[in-house]
Amino acid sequence: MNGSKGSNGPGDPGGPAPIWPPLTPAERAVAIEVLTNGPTSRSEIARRLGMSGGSLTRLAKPLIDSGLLLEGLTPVATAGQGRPGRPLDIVTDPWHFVGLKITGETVYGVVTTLKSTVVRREDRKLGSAEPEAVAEAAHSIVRTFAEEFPHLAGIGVGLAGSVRERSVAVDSPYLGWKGVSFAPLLEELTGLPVVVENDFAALVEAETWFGSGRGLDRFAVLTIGAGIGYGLVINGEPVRPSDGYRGTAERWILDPSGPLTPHGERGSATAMLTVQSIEYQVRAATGSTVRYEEILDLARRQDPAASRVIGEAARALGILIANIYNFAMPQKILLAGEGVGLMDVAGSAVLDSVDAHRNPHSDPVNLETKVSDFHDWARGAAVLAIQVLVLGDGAGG
Amino acid sequence: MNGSKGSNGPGDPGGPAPIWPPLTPAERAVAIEVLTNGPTSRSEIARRLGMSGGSLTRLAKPLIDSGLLLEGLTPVATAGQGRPGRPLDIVTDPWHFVGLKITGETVYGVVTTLKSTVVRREDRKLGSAEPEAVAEAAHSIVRTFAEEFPHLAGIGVGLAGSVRERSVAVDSPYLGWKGVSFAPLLEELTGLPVVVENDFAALVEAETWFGSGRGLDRFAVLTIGAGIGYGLVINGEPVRPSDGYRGTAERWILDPSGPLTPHGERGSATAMLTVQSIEYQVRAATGSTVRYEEILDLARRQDPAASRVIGEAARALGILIANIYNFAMPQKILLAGEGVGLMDVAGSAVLDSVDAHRNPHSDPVNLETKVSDFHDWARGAAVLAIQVLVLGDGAGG
DNA sequence: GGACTTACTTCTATGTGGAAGTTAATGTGG
DNA sequence: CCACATTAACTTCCACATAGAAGTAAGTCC
Repeated sequence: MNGSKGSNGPGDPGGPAPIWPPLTPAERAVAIEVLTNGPTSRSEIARRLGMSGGSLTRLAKPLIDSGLLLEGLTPVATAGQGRPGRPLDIVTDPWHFVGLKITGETVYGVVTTLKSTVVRREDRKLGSAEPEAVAEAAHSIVRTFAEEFPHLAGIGVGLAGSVRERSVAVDSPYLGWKGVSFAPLLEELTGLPVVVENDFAALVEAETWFGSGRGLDRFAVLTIGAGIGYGLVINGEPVRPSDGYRGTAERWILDPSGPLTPHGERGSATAMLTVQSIEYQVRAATGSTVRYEEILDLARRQDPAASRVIGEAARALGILIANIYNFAMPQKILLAGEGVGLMDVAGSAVLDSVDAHRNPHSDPVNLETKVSDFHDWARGAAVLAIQVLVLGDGAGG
Repeated sequence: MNGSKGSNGPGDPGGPAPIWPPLTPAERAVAIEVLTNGPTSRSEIARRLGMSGGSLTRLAKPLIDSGLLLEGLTPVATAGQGRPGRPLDIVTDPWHFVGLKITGETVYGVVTTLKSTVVRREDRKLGSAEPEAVAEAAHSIVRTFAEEFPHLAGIGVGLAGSVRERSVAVDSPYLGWKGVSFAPLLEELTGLPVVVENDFAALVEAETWFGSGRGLDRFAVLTIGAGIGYGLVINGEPVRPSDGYRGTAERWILDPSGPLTPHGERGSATAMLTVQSIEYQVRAATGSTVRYEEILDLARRQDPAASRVIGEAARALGILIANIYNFAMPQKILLAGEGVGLMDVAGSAVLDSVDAHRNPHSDPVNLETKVSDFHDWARGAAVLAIQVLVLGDGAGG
């Protein structure tokens, strides 16, 4: 309920009120630069934003005066000679943000600072996936958070499936939702602004602002879990696929003679790489049900069936990564999700496969792996709330 | 020798002199907009460039005064009501540009206007691929052109292989060149500024400025000929692969059980799609040597061997196009080169294959096919000369 | 201590967006 | 047929943000 700050009821015109005072685009760019990159000197900010030093003096002044930025006392440690710069840092107090990841069984929640650092976690098992039941579980989490963090600025909600206007879950297969206006529902209960988004889109935004994609021109994200997610970020802007991140990978055939599983077409990324598909393949081969983590363990210990399945998956993943490099030409690929444990066991096989399908003359592969659990997805949703509340209304799509 | 305009000898500091008077970036943007899009009203230009109408009044004035732009006499035909716009057009006189495409056997040449319209063609067979012999053949073509077009502004040269600083052919396998400084050589002979570039890169630039890629955010080019070329253009800027367009496709495995040919790995794009590979496959199957165009004819008439080879190629091409769509997400793919006759014969098979490997939910395929001969490659090189001379020195690269 | 380097500030010329006004067409009602 | 509203292109003018130059500050290097 957190009534103290419940100023943004549902249906407010112009979207959630920003937590920052009204800023010009240039001022906002400076603030976001500091927010996403940590304490930075004026000259460094000017360089990154492609502005003149003079402009930064002017832009920083009102931001410091209004209490949004803070000028560091100790000069920043400089590499060489010259006058050291004075770092500017952003004031994160008093705000905190809530991120929620909704699966069919559980609502995962986190509290983060403005800089997206997770400071608290909390889950609720779901008895039912009905929107009202989910909203009540979410509300319960938020109530618990609000006791400890009275200044909650907003809530980000991530879920699988397509979402419209950061508000309506148009089609969420795992939850069985179709056209559920979840944001108003939760705003009504909590009195806080709520942003709903596809969970993968939220993770991509989080990595673009605060993670591996910071400052890159071209950046790709590939997640492996219950499904495969692929996203491309160009100049800080995610390229939104027209279908809103719906099961694209089911037709990415990586090996025409690959395994046939209940998920996706024969030899597709979905059929070869998702957690379920790998578990299915081992079950089909051995007759016994083994969980994903155990399969990785078995493969590590050279178990024949597990090794074969994991080896094929590694080769397929290499092809997939090589395709991304060949055609999207990103400067970096981030590999995330629950299913990237594969890289620990068969990382070198994956890299060999990448190299076998890439041009030998081009730059080395820049691949980053980040194992992520459901709380990381929740953090992604929190970042979306941060973006919307920091930018004001019109934060993209 | 066309000595009348031979003011830019080799080694001039600051690169070739622009043919336009010194312009501010905004003025240049306006001029280029008119150059690449044809006669356009001020308000339309403002909309496209994201500027205010007021700015366009200011920017257009000096451009018209200096004689670079011309205000149309007849108002542009407007759709609805309101005051009709006055079209601005660019003055192309008196300049012409030369584009040369160099293969191992022949130098292909074209003359174009500033708007890249081809107005003249001319070839020279090569006795030898030695740089001096090639330069002499090129010089001979330019001399012929100069008789008819006295105001040649510059020469663009396109060749396969990697090129440095738009001047030095670092490595050109078909010509057997390594580290040949061809631009100075030809500048010395002709007295004209010379821009050397990888032929594919030049074609991509041409399509970005004057062709299918105009005004698109994300645009991909795929060429099929003696080799496979792939390029991605983002916001009008080609993404330059770190290897400078060297045989990337030899490891793009489209069908692991595909044919093995002398070119590229088994089932690779090179092995399945290039003109040579298709000719090789038919030769291997039938024992007789048949040329590419005849193979297409045979396939059209249901000849078994030709149909099989072309059918497999069509399926492979569909996979390749689907990959590009899936991972680079361009708004349009342009298919060009000598080997796109495949689309005439097996276009529907290609499209079926594309659809089979793409997400059924996403936007329909936006594919454009443009059969191109060597003169089209020469035109691409001419566009590069236009770009460099229009932008002045620092035109990328 | 002086040369040097880099960060930051101050000042000014300039390019830009936006508001308000003008012009040239179409559409509408008497 | 003519007055008047409407629409959209274009012009004029002003407030203002920006780049760039010049100056000052705060360190390192020799």
